[in-house]
Amino acid sequence: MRRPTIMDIAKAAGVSKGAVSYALNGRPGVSEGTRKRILDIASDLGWAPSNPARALAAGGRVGAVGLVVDRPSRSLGIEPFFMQLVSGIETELSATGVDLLLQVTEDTDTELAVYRRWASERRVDGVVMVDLRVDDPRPAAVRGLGLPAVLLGGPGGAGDLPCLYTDDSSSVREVVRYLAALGHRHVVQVSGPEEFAHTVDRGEAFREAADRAGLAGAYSVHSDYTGEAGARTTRRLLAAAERPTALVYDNDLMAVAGLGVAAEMGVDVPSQLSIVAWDDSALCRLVRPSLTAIGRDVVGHGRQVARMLGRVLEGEPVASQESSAGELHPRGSTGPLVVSHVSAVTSE
Amino acid sequence: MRRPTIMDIAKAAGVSKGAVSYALNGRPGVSEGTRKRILDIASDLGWAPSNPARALAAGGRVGAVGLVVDRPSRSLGIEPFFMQLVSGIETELSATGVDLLLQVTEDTDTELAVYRRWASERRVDGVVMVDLRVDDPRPAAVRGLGLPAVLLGGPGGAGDLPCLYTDDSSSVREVVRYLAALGHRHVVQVSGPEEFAHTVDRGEAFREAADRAGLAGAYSVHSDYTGEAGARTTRRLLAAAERPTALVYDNDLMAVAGLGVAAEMGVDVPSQLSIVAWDDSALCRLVRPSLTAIGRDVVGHGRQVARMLGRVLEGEPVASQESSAGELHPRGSTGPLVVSHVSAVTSE
DNA sequence: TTGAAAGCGCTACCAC
DNA sequence: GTGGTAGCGCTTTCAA
Repeated sequence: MRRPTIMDIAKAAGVSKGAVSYALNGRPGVSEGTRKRILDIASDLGWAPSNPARALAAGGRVGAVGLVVDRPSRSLGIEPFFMQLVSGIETELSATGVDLLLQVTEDTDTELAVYRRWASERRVDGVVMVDLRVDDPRPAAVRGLGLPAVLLGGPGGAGDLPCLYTDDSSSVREVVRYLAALGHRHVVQVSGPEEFAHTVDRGEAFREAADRAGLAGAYSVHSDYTGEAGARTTRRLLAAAERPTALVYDNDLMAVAGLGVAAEMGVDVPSQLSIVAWDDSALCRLVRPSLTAIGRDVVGHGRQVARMLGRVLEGEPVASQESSAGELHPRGSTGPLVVSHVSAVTSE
Repeated sequence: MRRPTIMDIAKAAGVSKGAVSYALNGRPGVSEGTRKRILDIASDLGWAPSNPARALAAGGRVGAVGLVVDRPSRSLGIEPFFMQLVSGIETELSATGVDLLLQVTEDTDTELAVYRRWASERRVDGVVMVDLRVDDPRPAAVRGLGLPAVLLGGPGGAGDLPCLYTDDSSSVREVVRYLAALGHRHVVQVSGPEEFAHTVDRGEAFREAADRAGLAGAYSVHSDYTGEAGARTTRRLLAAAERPTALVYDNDLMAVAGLGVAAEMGVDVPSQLSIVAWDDSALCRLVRPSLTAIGRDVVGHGRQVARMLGRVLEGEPVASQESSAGELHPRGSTGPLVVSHVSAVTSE
């Protein structure tokens, strides 16, 4: 039992292939009567368009977009960000019957190779890119490949790619002011790898905000988003002579790790140490104390970026858009600084 | 500048399209000399096969497989399992230039609709299925669609699908014996939704093992894998008159939530309560105390299941395979039961 | 409004 | 070995 083709429908309806194609695609060229008849027959036959055939025919789309995730696989599994993003992107795509190709890579070169393959083999109509880096070669590369793309991030360094970006600096300022108001002077930012553009942005915003708030003991250290590195970094910071009283992490994973290290070292949170996480996820609400975090609507961002890509594929001019800044959700991990450093009474 | 086609190569080489096709696909029909010449020209021209064309031509593959993930989106984002699985599947697929289509759905009906669409529109060559349920309609559905598939789970209830399955009962027994040896009598299993086949399996294995170990106060309660539900369930259990002394969770997310609830209720882990998580992920090592967990090689499972699907697509007969059982990683969340229920000295 | 026919890029079959 | 050629299922142009 072969899959029915438009030819089968044409025969059954006693019309030509062309007429069927017009009817099925809702475009002018057939009368309403014939259209309805054709549609009925198509549904009777259980017809569905062959995607390869559609893609092959003059200028057809392949009906798929790609997303490459380039992060160390250790942190990937646990990083809530991506699945949420994927979920959002798909919500939007599924409405138009477009599929999502997901690829996980180890480094930027491999990522570029994937784009090259997708473009040359005509696997996707366009891609969504994330995690813009300093001197990122990808905007130029996809441009060179003629591969339509939108970027979640930027807009600096994105070339002429349409971006969906957030102004993190206002969130950073909010956090710094909040911590300063709680009495913290010695605030340290545990940021992501310095090659990420948003890390650089947040770092600058942090220094600026700290200066403005008069926090002399504020500085940033780089880590790599994984729990292990977050733990290591935290251990070093808490073992220093001048122990920070507040830590701001660039993602929730490192923050959770930091919380664990604080517990392990007998540093009470929040009385001796306040912790702020960047990405807010269920994780932040699960641990104790729950983590104060800056939340973004990742699913919403996924939806919006998918919508932008959709418009790019339609050939419409798409301008970069700024999305709302992350919101601070104060929870149990932040509190007023307790001046005297009484060592915690551990329960033994 | 058009993409080069085999016709361009044929002209440049002064041969026919057919010859080029043979040469490019490494099959007999051309002499070694011409083959080499054709290959060189193809690479000079930067030729790459058009996937839609390949798929459309007689019996061609579309070179993509699908994975549908059907879980509440709240837990999804944070559930390390899937990204690891995806990562493993892709490692294997990328070697053969096959892409992965990922779709997140809300319920089984939507999942079935996705398979139907993928099959009828020829979007994928086959699918990987996970999370087998009791009376799962999917094996029969994909069979009816003629959609090649392999299942991670089963083999009971999988019909004639090739499965990659684990015998969880031995792991369950190991955990129960371990907890019993630590002096625990009142052990409760916080399992996933009862519609999942592996939940049923583990539940039975748990009861059996508990009986054999003489644990009178052992029983199971159902939860739904999300952190929220895990927390709620734990709260209820710890508030009961007969408080359990050990909890075994069906995934790491609920276990972390349970750990948080214990802290919140002043129940010390592990002196008053031992906690075991099922899926071992970085998360288990991040929290304090770190979680004793049963770890599986999820990435490895992904690779293997992808390999099995590959063989199915080759038309080879593929038998179900049993993968190694999960291993127990004892960490800080489990310990000997401290008999007297001294309420914890909280650090205040 | 309708029908016929020409590709899209590739594979596979046929004769040569 | 090799070179023509007929599709795969669809879209689209061009006549009728």
